[in-house]
Amino acid sequence: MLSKKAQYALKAAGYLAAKGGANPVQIAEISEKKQIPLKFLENILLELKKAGILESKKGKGGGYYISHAPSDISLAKIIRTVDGPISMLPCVSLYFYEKCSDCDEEHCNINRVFAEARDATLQVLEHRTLQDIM
Amino acid sequence: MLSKKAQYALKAAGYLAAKGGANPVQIAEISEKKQIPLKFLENILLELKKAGILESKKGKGGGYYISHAPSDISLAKIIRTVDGPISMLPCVSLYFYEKCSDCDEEHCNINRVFAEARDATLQVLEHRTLQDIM
DNA sequence: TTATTATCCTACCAAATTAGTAGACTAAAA
DNA sequence: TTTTAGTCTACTAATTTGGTAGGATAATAA
Repeated sequence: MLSKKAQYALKAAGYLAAKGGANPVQIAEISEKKQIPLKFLENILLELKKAGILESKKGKGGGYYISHAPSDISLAKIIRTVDGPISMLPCVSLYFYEKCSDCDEEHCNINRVFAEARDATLQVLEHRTLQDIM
Repeated sequence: MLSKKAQYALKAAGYLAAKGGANPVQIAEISEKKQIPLKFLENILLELKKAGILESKKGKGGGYYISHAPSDISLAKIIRTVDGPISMLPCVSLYFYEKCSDCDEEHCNINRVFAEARDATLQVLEHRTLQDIM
């Protein structure tokens, strides 16, 4: 399951996408409209910014806005940024790979099946973008 | 990500499947061969039994064995038994559905995308069985 | 230049979950 | 009736999750 953090991230990013390009929206507005705890949302948006998904402007008239066209920001990227791996096993993760302790990956069938599952999931999440959830 | 518990469950069930039908295998043997902490494995196998995936025999010559043909036990069922939902959001879960607080499911696009992701994942995990990981 | 606005950043905290352990109990064989 | 092997309840330590607090910093406007 996605963490609350990831769910909030998707909602917030979707909201910003709907608001259009370089049009700064304040954290407070997103928090209120999307019912996300303000201080928690601060952390989340900052993370999304550091990942290059959002940009921000400080001071009066400032806020957050998306850095690319909505159709260029995949849901997979947002999820990875806040939750880490999408795969169900570390040893089949593309971005967060970790070797499993005692299995030979060449011959491990569990491995193989979960690589299939990963591909199936990513087929959706890499191609669905903010465009699809605005 | 799958919990350690789910990973252990898959390994143990795969081992039992490889051992064939009504052929009781002791917890200790599985624990040793698959490198799973004994007492933890006890709990896991008991859960799998209660879910109808395994059967057991007590006393000398006892142990655990799979209750159906390996090809009749899907990986999805094992995962759900020990980890709960496979979906990424409660509101698209088939077996552990929970309404989301403030989203209208008829019109929620996030919802719709994650139902797609769920279907893609399940397409693999419902059709892949112990047969595939023995 | 100084007040105001709004993001940035570090650190903390409580509750829940995860990963496992302990130990007594029960049923089946030998 | 002893041994064997699963059953069951309860506990615990470590980690993760879901937040909060409060000051620092940067941009704008009076």
